[in-house]
Amino acid sequence: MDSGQTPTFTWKKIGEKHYRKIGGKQEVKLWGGKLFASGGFEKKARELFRLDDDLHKIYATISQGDDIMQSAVAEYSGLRLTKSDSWETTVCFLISQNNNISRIKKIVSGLHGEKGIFSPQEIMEADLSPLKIGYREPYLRETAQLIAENGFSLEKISKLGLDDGREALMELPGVGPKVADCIILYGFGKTNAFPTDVWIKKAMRKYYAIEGEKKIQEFAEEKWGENAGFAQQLLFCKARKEP
DNA sequence: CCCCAGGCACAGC
DNA sequence: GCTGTGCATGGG
Repeated sequence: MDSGQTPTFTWKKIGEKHYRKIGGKQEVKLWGGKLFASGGFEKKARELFRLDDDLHKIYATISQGDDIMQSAVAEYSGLRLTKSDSWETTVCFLISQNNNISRIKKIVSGLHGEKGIFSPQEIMEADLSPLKIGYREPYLRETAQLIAENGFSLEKISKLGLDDGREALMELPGVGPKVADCIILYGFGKTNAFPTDVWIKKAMRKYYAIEGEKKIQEFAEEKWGENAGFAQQLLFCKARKEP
């Protein structure tokens, strides 16, 4: 829940318990490593936390002959990918650029109403100035408008492959390669995406002696393929914890 | 005062 | 195509 994926920004944490609403009043809770979904939301919860992933198999595959990945798997056992709503994820990672996680949390929290995160229509109409979103505010507003007025369809992205989906998402203002990859991975569940941010760049340089966004992408695709997103999440946590 | 944070748009080669 | 720069805001 604190791994920097969408739920880090869209779930409330009180003490050791994590909460969120799904479909208005209903709540899903998570604590002590257990997930409780109220009636009718079990399926949604399974989807959110990707409970059908065979983590042992995936981790065994990506850590084969790789000491770095082996240590990361051992250190972060239980770390899994999540699959959140694509609009929610788009908002989170539009805000995330050139920003730090605690401030992203504050801003995204302010973008929530009674029913959850503001819809594109609500973003268009809201006074966002108190949230101090900075230069990203016009990105968010223009993206919301494109989607609300049907100039852009997030649904269509789910039918595209990684490269086409990436290219399509980058038509949105404020969405570049990194943000697009986060949306594709955490919002559409395409696990071959490998979002490359400052932490991943550090990790790739330190552990694999690879530099440059293009080379990093090629390396990840070749080495981890469909499981690149899992490897990315492990490396992100590792790099952020021990810089 | 400085640098940095889950980068991007834009200009200038 | 690649490289440099400005950008709102807050924290260290």
